[in-house]
Amino acid sequence: MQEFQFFVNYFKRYIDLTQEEEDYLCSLVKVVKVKKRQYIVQPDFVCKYRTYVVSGTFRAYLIGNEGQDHTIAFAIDDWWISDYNSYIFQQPATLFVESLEDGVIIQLDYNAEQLLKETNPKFEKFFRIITERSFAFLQKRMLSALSKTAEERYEEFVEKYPKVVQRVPQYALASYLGMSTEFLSKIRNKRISKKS
Amino acid sequence: MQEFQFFVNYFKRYIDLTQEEEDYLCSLVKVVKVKKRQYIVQPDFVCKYRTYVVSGTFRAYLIGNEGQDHTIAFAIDDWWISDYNSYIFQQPATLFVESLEDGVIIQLDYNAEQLLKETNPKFEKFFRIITERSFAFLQKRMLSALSKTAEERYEEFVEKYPKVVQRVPQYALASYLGMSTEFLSKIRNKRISKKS
DNA sequence: CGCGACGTTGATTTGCCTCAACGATTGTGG
DNA sequence: CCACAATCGTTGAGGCAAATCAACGTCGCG
Repeated sequence: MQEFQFFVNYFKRYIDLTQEEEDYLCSLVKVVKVKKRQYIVQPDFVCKYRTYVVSGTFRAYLIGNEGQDHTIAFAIDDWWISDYNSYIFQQPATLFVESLEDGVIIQLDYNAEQLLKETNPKFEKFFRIITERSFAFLQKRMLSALSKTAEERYEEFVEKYPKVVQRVPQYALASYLGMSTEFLSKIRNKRISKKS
Repeated sequence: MQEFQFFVNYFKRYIDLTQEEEDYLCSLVKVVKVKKRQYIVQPDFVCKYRTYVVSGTFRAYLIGNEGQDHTIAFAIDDWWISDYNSYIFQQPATLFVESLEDGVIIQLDYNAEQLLKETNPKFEKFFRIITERSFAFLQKRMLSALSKTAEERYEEFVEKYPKVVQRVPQYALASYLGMSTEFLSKIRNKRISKKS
């Protein structure tokens, strides 16, 4: 059960937990193995879990009217991922969340999360903090989308998340950055030849 | 002090408050009058307040490298606004938050907010909920930016926020929607002639 | 009244997309 | 273990949505 170590440590970055609290938390979640190309969230079904990635690579995306997909989030080891619009409001999902390689996740049930928050303010605090941080992150991304060119957005992403770049397919990254796969390919080539 | 009524009612949408808690909350905030073109947040200064808009119109924006401004948020009556990246982490701001007309706001000091959350889990819950909702909102906006054309984004905004459209200048709306003022002007004209 | 801020309109340009064809790599069944 | 298909990435030609540039109308305000 060493998967729980990573999971619990994530909580401990923002709140203190007693041994009992740790145990209680772990008793409420479940460890799940997922294979490549498996979906952990699908449109029209309510997203029941907030999921923590122990190992693996995931991608949340939407399929647009013309059939193109738009990636809203990635997650690798030690990140969280879900369709939050579906999870928070317990409404049918609009996103797919897909596994891009074999992995292990820990899933926290919606009702269990409510229970945690109601019975112990520490958890209320924890979720407040991680939501704040997600919000701040997304706001920065929104500003990038508004103010930068495709090439600048790519450079920024490579700088910030080199590990993610290596682990996700090119088309997924392109759709995250808001450009076509062809254009991303051209940007990468230009960069390679630029590098002395 | 009827400004406090709106303010307190906002909290009561998500949490219950006793009379004492209401009074305590109100004792920690201050009511401020602002004039048109006044800045309540400026780059390089740490954003000390989370601000609730009693009445007025506000806009949070960034100035890009080439001098164009990019609007990240609007706020009118009964909304909140701040540079959250600055407020949450208590780091120097990167945004301007500007008043677009005379108005009245209620400001909650960062330290007061921490105090509220530490002493009463209800407030922890309140800020968790409003942050979740902001996050969900921003995620939808991000998906719009990724998947829709300029015209579709405008249509969507008019539908969702007709009041905001009437109260903010055109250039601000254009920069919020990620297009030039000239292009927004052309879209509007097309719409007017389309309407039977 | 006159100036500056805001919005409009048309001409031109461009960043990025679409389409199409072609390598490279991976995975799968015989 | 190989053959073949499917998936993924590359490259070039052409096109379009939206930006930029420039000039002008209009309104509110000092």
